[in-house]
Order: sequence, then structure tokens, then C-alpha cells
Amino acid sequence: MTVSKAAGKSSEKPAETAKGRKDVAEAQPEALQLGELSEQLGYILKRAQLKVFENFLRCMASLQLTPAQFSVLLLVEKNPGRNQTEIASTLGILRPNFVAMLDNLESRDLCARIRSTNDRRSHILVLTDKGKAVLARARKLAATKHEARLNDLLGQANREALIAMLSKIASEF
Amino acid sequence: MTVSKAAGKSSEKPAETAKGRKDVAEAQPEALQLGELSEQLGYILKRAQLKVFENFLRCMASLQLTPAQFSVLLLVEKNPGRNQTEIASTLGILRPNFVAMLDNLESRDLCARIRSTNDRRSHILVLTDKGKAVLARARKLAATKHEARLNDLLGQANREALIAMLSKIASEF
DNA sequence: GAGATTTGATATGGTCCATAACAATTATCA
DNA sequence: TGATAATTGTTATGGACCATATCAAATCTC
Repeated sequence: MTVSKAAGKSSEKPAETAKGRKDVAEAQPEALQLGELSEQLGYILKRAQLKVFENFLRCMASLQLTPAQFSVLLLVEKNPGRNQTEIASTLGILRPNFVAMLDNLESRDLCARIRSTNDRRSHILVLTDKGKAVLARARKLAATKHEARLNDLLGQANREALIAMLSKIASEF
Repeated sequence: MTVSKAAGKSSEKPAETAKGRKDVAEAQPEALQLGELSEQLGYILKRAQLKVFENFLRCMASLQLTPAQFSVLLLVEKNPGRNQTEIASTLGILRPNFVAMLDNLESRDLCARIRSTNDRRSHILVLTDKGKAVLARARKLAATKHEARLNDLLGQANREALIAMLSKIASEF
């Protein structure tokens, strides 16, 4: 499919000076026909995902947390004592790419790497006090400003049905 | 959230020599707890999207079409006589990034740029005969091998409900 | 006709994703 | 025990995708 961000301003000037118009009837030449595209699963799924991430970033602007970083903090808190490989692979992140991510979180004092005494190759991951505090605030922002939008948009029952279907796709498609 | 591809082999050797096991009870130390993550809209949405794209690529392997390329062919066919800017912006692709994409499709003789006689700045996009033939085959593959999976997985009614909800998110979130 | 705007294009930088390779450490097992 | 294999975190590197600035040619505006 396609669908990028292009978050910028859409420059939708109301512009009474509409460019195209055959002067009489002849509908607006603008606005292409999406056709089958609007029913292509991948296309609509990607567009929805971009919108959701975009909204997430706005909601977390005060904490400067990306979706990926939020998922790391959540997983480390829920699974204390795990090493980088375990956390990364659970999230679908390759170990090499997880290094820079942790460097970032650690430099902001949100989490820490601790050399394991059992296996001195591995780094045990833990949240710092600041990390726990930030996560608590992030969790609240996500719930009230982000996830709540889904209820406003779809209603509680539909929201749950949506999550269930997406989970099924994620695990069985 | 996170979620990359890491499509590779998961190397799930049945391995009777399971690594962790406290010898008695003590469940498997493997498998982390996802916790709230499994209900985070963005996380599950991204994972589902990756799975769907992955499957799409497999289904289109014989035609070597990516989701983005497929969407371009669909849109050009449905909207003959449009220029690059119109097609690109409809798909959320920035014009500079659309150039290489068209170079690719054109080099494979799937579509062609035609200098407009009205406005000699713009390139009118059309599908070549080969492009139409490939699209026809792609459309069939997508319908029978890709989209059909959704029905198998969710059922017709749920599939339609899912598409509708995603569309709503894509346009109103 | 001068200046602003649009179109396709190039150059460039950022982010994310994937693979190979390496040193340190640990596991295997002959 | 000791040589070899495997694992962990890491670096280096390349590819794909995304975004911005800038340009020449053509068109529009007035």
C-alpha cells in the first residue's frame, strides 16, 4: 500500500478561488477515487496505524516518549530481572538495534543496565525511580488522552472487539 | 510500542534440553509477561500491520509487488489522466519520494509518464498493457490469497466491521 | 512582461530495520 | 580438564523509508 506521514500542514485554504471547476455543473476535479483501495486491509491498516502513532506522540509530547520507548518501559517494569536479549526479542527488536535505544533511555535516567552476577555476559534491565515515575505518568496520559479516544470514537464494546481482532491477526495471520 | 519484522527463523528447537527449569515445579522462565502491552492500541495495531504486510509480500512474491506499488497501480488505473502530484499526495507519498518509485514501475514497463499537452510541467500517469495485466493478476492474488485469509480468520461480518473501524480511525482519530 | 507558483526532480539527512562480525563470557562434551 | 561451540552485548554497515530544502522548466497572476 503506501501511506506515509507527511504530518505537515495540509494547507487547506478554503480558497473561494477553487482551482478546478467547469463553471457549471461538473463536480470538483480534485479528490481522486480511492476505489478498491479503501477496502484493502493493508492500506487501511497502515493508515490507521500511522494516525494512532501520531496521536500517541502528541499525547506523550510532555514526556518525550515514543511508542517503542513506552513499550520498553512497560515490559521492563512488568518483567524485572530480564536481560536485553529477552526484552528486545519479546518486542520484536533485534539486539543490535536495541543498544542505541537503551543508551537513550539510560542517558535520560529512565532505566539502567546491571551486570548480572550469574552470567556476567548479560545486562539485567531495571527501571530507575525516575523511570517508574515517568512510566506512571505516561500510563495515565496514554489511558486518559490516547486510549480514551477509541471509546469516544467506537464505544467500549467495539473497542474491545477491535483489539481482539487485531490481536488475532497479529498472532495468527 | 515497537515491533519490527525480524522475519527470520525463530529457531524454536523443540529442545528437550530446555534451558531453564528449577528441576521441580517452577514454570518456564521463558516467555515474558506482556501485561498491559497486549491492550495498547498502538502496539497491537503495529504488530497486526506488520503481519499483514508480510503476508501480502508473500502472496505477491511471483509478481514482485510491494503494498505501496500495488496501491499506486490501483490508484492510477482508477484515476487515469492524473499527474504525479495528485497520485502521490492521495497516497500520502511526498513528491520527492514518489520519483524513485515511479522510476521503478516505469523501468518494469508497468506504468508510463506522459508529458501533458495542457500543462507541460506535469506528467500524466497511465498503466501500460503489461501494467494492466499485472494488476489484474495482483488483484486476483490479493483477493484469493490475502484478503480471503481475513474471512477465514474472522468471518465475513467481523471482517467488514474491522475494515469499517480501521477506516474510522484512519480518518477521524 | 515581472514576479510568484506549481511540477517533477535531485540532493541530503534522519530514522528504522537487518546482517555480519567481534570480544568477553559461558556451555558443552570428548 | 581443556578445546570447541554457543550466547550476550556491541559496533559497523547497508538498505528501505521518510522528510526538507532547493532547482529548472513551465505556468499563473496581475
